[in-house]
Amino acid sequence: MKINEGVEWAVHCCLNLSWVAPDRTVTAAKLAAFYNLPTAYLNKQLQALGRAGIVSSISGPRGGFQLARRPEKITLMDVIAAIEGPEQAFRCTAIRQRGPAGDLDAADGYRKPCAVSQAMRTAEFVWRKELASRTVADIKAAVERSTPQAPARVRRWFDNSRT
Amino acid sequence: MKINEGVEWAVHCCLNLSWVAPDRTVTAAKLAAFYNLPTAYLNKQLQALGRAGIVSSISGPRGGFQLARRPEKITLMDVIAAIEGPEQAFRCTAIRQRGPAGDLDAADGYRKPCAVSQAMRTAEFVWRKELASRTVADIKAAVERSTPQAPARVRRWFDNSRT
DNA sequence: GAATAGGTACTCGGATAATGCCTGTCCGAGTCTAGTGGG
DNA sequence: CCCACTAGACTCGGACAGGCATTATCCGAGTACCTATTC
Repeated sequence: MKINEGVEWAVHCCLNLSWVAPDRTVTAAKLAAFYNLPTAYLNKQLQALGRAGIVSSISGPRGGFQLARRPEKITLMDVIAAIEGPEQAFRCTAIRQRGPAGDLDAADGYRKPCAVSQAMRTAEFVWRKELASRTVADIKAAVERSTPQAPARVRRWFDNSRT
Repeated sequence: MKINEGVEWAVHCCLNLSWVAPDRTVTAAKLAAFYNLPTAYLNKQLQALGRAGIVSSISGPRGGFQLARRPEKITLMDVIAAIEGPEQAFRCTAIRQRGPAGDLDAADGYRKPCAVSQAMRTAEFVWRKELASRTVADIKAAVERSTPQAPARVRRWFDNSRT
């Protein structure tokens, strides 16, 4: 059980995009250089964010990525769903129905839900709900509170790095 | 992000062990046959449960596994921790501190916690808490409520399968 | 001098390898049982 | 008849391969910009 590290990258990229001018585009290369990340792989993650409608991309010179919505409208759950895909972490393989034990279930036509699966899904649901309640704007505000100079610094770095 | 399917197997095995006589041992082969699972691999998961103190194992003829504590004392979190290991699902790789961006953090001696990591950990914590509040006994009760004949049937099957 | 056409450089986008973890399997160590021989 | 010993079989336990998802990389499609040429 491990969350793709692309999720961490994606959230940080959303933050950085929220600090540069809203209409400015930032290339994947710049975003990667900021954290010493592999450019092409980060680009892949940004593509996923694009497909999810979190960022919009522009090709060609002066192209790059920018947030497609306001940070208040981007939840951590959105980002995770974009990177990780729609699958649940816990996948019920219905082992109840395999082997001799299955007869009991078969008699019921598999109507009864699996209590194990239910409990796991409930737990996963509270996790998702918590993540859905946190927006990029919340994280942004938290960072600005603990490190007030961060936004200006990030903005300056991305401005200066433009040759 | 995917939970090892051994977790599902382990919980079902704990349930079955809770239904046979408390002092009876059940071999990994029997538990595997009940769901048509690969015996050796299930054995591996049961070993993990053993190391975590959830089941106890006895070698040799008439050996096998049995619950090491009462079902009320075994939470789903215990089982998951036993199978998945102690690692968190979200692992902060501290990308903040890598590359040019790191200078800002370095100036602070990395004192400020990463807001992204904090949010992810909070979400994971509610997940863990939910799982820690569900015991095997709870699942057991839920199954017995929806399928009252299950316990007797399981018990009978494991008794009969003893040649 | 202005406009246009062509070339060039730059960026995203998806297709293509390499790596690591999860899944699956195997054989050895230990232990209980049962049978056998002796007292 | 009872006991001790030995051989056997059975089970867990950890060490050893295979498959798939994640990680990483590369090259092509498309676009904007710049330049040179022409009116």
